[in-house]
Amino acid sequence: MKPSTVAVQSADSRRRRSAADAAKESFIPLMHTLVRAYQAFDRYSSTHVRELGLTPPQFDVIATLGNTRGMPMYKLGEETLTTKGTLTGIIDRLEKKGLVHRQVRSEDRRCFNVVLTPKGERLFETVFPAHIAHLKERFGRMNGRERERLRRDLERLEQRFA
Amino acid sequence: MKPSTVAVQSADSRRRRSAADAAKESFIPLMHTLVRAYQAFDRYSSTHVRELGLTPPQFDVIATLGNTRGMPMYKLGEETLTTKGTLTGIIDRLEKKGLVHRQVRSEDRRCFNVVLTPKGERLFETVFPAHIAHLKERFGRMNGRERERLRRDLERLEQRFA
DNA sequence: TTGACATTGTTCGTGTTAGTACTATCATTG
DNA sequence: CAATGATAGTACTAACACGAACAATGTCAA
Repeated sequence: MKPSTVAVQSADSRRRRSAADAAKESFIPLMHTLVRAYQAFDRYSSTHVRELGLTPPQFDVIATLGNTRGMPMYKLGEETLTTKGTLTGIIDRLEKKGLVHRQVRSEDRRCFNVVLTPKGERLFETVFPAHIAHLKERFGRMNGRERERLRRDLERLEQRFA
Repeated sequence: MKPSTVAVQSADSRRRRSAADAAKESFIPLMHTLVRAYQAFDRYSSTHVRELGLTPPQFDVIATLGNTRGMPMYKLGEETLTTKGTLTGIIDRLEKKGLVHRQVRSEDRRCFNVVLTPKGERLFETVFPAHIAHLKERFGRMNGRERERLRRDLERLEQRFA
């Protein structure tokens, strides 16, 4: 589940080699740090999820379906940012584990609702709070002002690429 | 190359539903924004890389090898943050495309240097600057102070998870 | 009503990922 | 020198990612 660095590291090292560039004036160190911060977070999070017996995409689906009456594939894909082709396989595997169920609806025979089975519900109720608590361990008592400033800055950064 | 959201979105929406929580006091909006910002950047970057005819990990390797005399697999793995098992396949495909070459060394017969072929060099020289320019389009004229502040904040965030 | 068009989900091909087990080689130490 | 352990790379598996092609179904206009 490693996210691609897309040569951020490499770009950075090339940059360092080029005496013509003042690194601080470049956007590359920022890119580099963004990637690193995300990777560190992602690794911390997904390691824990796997210890709970789910892959990260599977956890995403379980967490998204928790406390809902289910939803069709296309909506699940939007929520978890997963393409439909990929989602088919994820749901297949979750269904094989007995955690979700494809519930046919007669209104629109093109689609169906994906819902948690009772077993899936029980898993959600243990695994979801556990994971939030695990994340809170590291985020806990982060300075509120810094947190909000970082959030705003990241939001602006996102908008540059949206 | 989609990074996992690890239920950040879902966690956020659950949070919104819970009237007991003041969202601003939670770390979840920050997580959410970190993931979104990274994803937006990643999507922007990797779409362009694919248009250039390479997958993101392949671009990483080409960019890392550019302007070097080559390096062994283990070092290439460190630079691109790719595990060795994964790297074997990436190098296999790049070798099949005639872009890199496994250069045997006699000093240590356990390893060899991965080097760019002339064709790989030529590709590097067109593709790398093009990609940097593409990224610069969005990062360009970002306020220097904001950029450095964001970088520092992200660096601290990374250290929480390292 | 019917024909053009859009939507939903699956299938398929290629590529990436982590993890584990395995081989070959080097390095160290008794 | 030989046993032991470390290191470099490959082989294999299961899961995921994306895009394109596809079938089934729904929608809407002529």
